[in-house]
Amino acid sequence: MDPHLLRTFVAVATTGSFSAAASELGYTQSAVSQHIAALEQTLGIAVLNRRPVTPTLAGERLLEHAGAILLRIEAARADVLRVVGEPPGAIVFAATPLAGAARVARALTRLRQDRPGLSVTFAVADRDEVARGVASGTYHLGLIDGVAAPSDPLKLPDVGPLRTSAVAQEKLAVVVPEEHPLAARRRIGLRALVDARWIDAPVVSAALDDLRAAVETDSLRPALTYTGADLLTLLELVAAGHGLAVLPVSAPVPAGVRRIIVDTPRLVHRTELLHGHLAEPAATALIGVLSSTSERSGPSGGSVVE
Amino acid sequence: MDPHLLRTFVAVATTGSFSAAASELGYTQSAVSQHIAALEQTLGIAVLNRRPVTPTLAGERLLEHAGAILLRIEAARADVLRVVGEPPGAIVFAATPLAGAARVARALTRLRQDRPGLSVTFAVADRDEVARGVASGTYHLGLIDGVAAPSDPLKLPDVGPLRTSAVAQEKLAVVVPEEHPLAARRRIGLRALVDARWIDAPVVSAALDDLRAAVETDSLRPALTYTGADLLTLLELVAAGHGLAVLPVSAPVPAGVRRIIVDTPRLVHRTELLHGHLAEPAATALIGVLSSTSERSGPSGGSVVE
DNA sequence: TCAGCTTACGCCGAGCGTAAATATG
DNA sequence: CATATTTACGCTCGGCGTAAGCTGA
Repeated sequence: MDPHLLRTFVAVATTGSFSAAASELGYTQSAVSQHIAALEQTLGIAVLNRRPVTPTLAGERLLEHAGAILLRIEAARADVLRVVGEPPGAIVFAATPLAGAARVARALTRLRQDRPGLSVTFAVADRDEVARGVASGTYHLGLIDGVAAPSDPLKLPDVGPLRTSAVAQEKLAVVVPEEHPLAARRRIGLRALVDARWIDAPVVSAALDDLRAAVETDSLRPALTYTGADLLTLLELVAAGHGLAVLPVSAPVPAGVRRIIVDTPRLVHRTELLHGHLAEPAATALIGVLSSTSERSGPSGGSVVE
Repeated sequence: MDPHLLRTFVAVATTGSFSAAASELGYTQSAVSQHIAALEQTLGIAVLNRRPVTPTLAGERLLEHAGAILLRIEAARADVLRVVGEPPGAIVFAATPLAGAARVARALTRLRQDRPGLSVTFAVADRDEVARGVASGTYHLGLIDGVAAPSDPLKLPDVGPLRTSAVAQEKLAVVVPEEHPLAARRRIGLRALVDARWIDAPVVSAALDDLRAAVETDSLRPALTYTGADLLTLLELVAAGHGLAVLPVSAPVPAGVRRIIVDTPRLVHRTELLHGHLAEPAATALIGVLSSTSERSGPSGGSVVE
């Protein structure tokens, strides 16, 4: 279970070819073959079928672990190296689409005033990607969003210990096309909508899975799934009547769709800041700026915006 | 970041000595020294202070990761080997003290009827220990308990993917000495007790941390902490007036203490069964027996006992 | 037949132990 | 000065590449 062997195994399993994995990793085909042979020998069980190259049952189980293990090792290295704390001239930043580009923009403005020379890179990615990136040191800071019970932390993928701090909590809103029969309503409970047509857009809206867990129902079946990262596209799909979606109330809503506040209790949109154990000075400053963007309320911080 | 080096590092850091770690691992002192040197060289930072041997700041960070990584690797191996599925003549079983020895006893009786030759080992451990043991294959099955919101899964240590299934949910009770002013009450809210004297016994009662999270208060300060695994000792401490504790209502209560049902909503005692991805036939049978011990109710299974 | 994985074999370096050197309290 | 870690050094074995062998579509 040498990490090198695991890395090779992952490469072979994902490419479906020993030779492709070899060139990807900078090995010869022979070395890759030996790696897999060694892995199978120590485990005492075959992990790959040959011709065509596919994972065996055992290999599928191993594949599920291997990525996590390699990531965990990367995260450990990044975490240890953070204590050296070289002050970066640049800061790399990632956020999920709904985590509030507006909030980030405001924070960066404040940060620029304090540290004029600082170069900032800003990336958008989905929640897992942000968490993985922050853990492994690719990003210095991450901003993620999701649906949870008030003051409950968001569920993160198993990526090792990360510091999180709540940045904001706000109510949820259902977005509906303006000709929708309910469009005139100001508030509604989610349970009243379990049989509506839904768009599942886990990247740019509340994932239906999260809503389902909160409503404790097995329905909320998606009529359409949108995996893209563009909020405007989702809103156009809603306007065109393809289904409803749930967003934080602060999300911008263009013409053609209406926003109905969700008054299901114990269900809020939450934004959290993710960072490593010891953040660099610039990051620390940014944490301060982001956190102070909204007033604190309650023991776990963050404000509730309606 | 070779796992061998990590293992050596953990041994040195925990024993506080190169030579002790060497004999523990079956290496020479020299090899251990070389391991640590290699680790520090690849990381580019010292992880141990010498004379006395203590982890540096970076070493403390590494230590936090190293155990988890090694455990994760063990868990992966165990998980892969489970697909071979040799039918064990013996089954090894672990449970937390409050997870219901009575329930286990009943299940084992049923199991014995089906499989007379089966040898069963039963161990008691705390929650983390059970989770770690099941993940790494030491135990085939684990039964854990804890406090959570109804139908919320228990929080597990980061130990890799484990299958869990709810076995039971029941209400909580505060146990108080019989001369306590509130002893005659049948029900009480936790908030009314935030300023009481508490005993924090995370192994054999609801951990105060869990209660605090649910009550959303920073108080509930422990007057006494009991880390032992013996429920009777805890109850004697309660009877002697050292403080209150929260238990599931089904816990046996001897003379000298009274039980007051906690009617704080959204707070239940939950018992879950833990097992690996593919359980062996015997384990599968036991899962069935344990799960059918109580009727199912609600989408996530398990019954609510008052 | 041939593309692609496996096996044979030789070389180099990693890693261990023995033993001498060194540092600390 | 005693105890404990580091360094020197030689040996063995693991792991990689080259090249030949094998096998299924």
